[in-house]
Amino acid sequence: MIIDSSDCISPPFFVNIESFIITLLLMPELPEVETVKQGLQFLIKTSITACELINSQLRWPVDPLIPQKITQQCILDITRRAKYIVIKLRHGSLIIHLGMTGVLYVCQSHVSRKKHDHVIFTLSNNIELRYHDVRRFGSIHWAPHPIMQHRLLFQLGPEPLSDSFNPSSLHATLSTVKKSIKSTLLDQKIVVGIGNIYANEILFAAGIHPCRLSNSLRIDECKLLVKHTQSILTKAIALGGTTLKDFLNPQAKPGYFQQTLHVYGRKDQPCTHCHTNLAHIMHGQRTTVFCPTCQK
DNA sequence: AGGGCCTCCTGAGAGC
DNA sequence: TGCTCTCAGGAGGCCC
Repeated sequence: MIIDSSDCISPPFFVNIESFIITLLLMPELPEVETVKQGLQFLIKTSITACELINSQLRWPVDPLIPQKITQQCILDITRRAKYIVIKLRHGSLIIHLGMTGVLYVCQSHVSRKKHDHVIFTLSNNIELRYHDVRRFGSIHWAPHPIMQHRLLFQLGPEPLSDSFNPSSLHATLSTVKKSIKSTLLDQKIVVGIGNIYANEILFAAGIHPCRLSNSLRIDECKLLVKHTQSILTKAIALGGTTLKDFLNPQAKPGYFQQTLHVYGRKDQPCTHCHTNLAHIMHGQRTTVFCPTCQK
């Protein structure tokens, strides 16, 4: 099903909703959430005139009072913290996590609703912001100011692209952690925004074996981790995230990830560097792919 | 206290 | 062709 682009508001979103949904079967990580946030900036200063909960059974039940709380409020700002999109209103904020398959898309009100559209925010100018999520791993919360005190945001670690994420602080943090570095990179209390795909790629780029205990990493290895974390995420953001780039190209041309993934999704295939077959193991029910030769 | 496993969910793809 | 099973993963919560 193709939504006529004349129905849709502002690129880069919403040209072909079918493609958007399919490509977002890759989970949104920090670059994708950042790209969504940037794409929604044009909604700032618009008002929410209504909110409909079609299916409030997301990862957590959506507060049934949210429609009442947000209606007639103006969107003051749209920001990101970790993988959360924060829509700031006058008397509080909406905190939205896209989970694995969550999508925020904007269209005109008359556009027919899709299966798995769970929450509809009607805005002024006859447009709607819709939360669409096939697997319903995402969540939507209401938080009064100051929102950083909210339980979901309170314990989060540093943003990976900020100055607070640096080799010395990372080394100090890791020295207290006994679990594997792969699990640690996924721990949002250590550093935010990294999911399974980027964790695999970062460890490969840094030449660090995913099973290494976090507290065994030397300062020079922490420097490599910080360097490659920042370069990979920065590159992904510059390219518009993984899946949104794909979305702009419904002709199924490979997007950022298909072009640049070195290990994720390539188990048993040759290493792009040394040609050794890539190995894979499970870490907490998540697939970890690595090169047994390049990663020590 | 810290680490690791379980759980929620749906659709794609493989196997029969 | 159609049914069944497996797999994918974010992150809170529970168990050891």
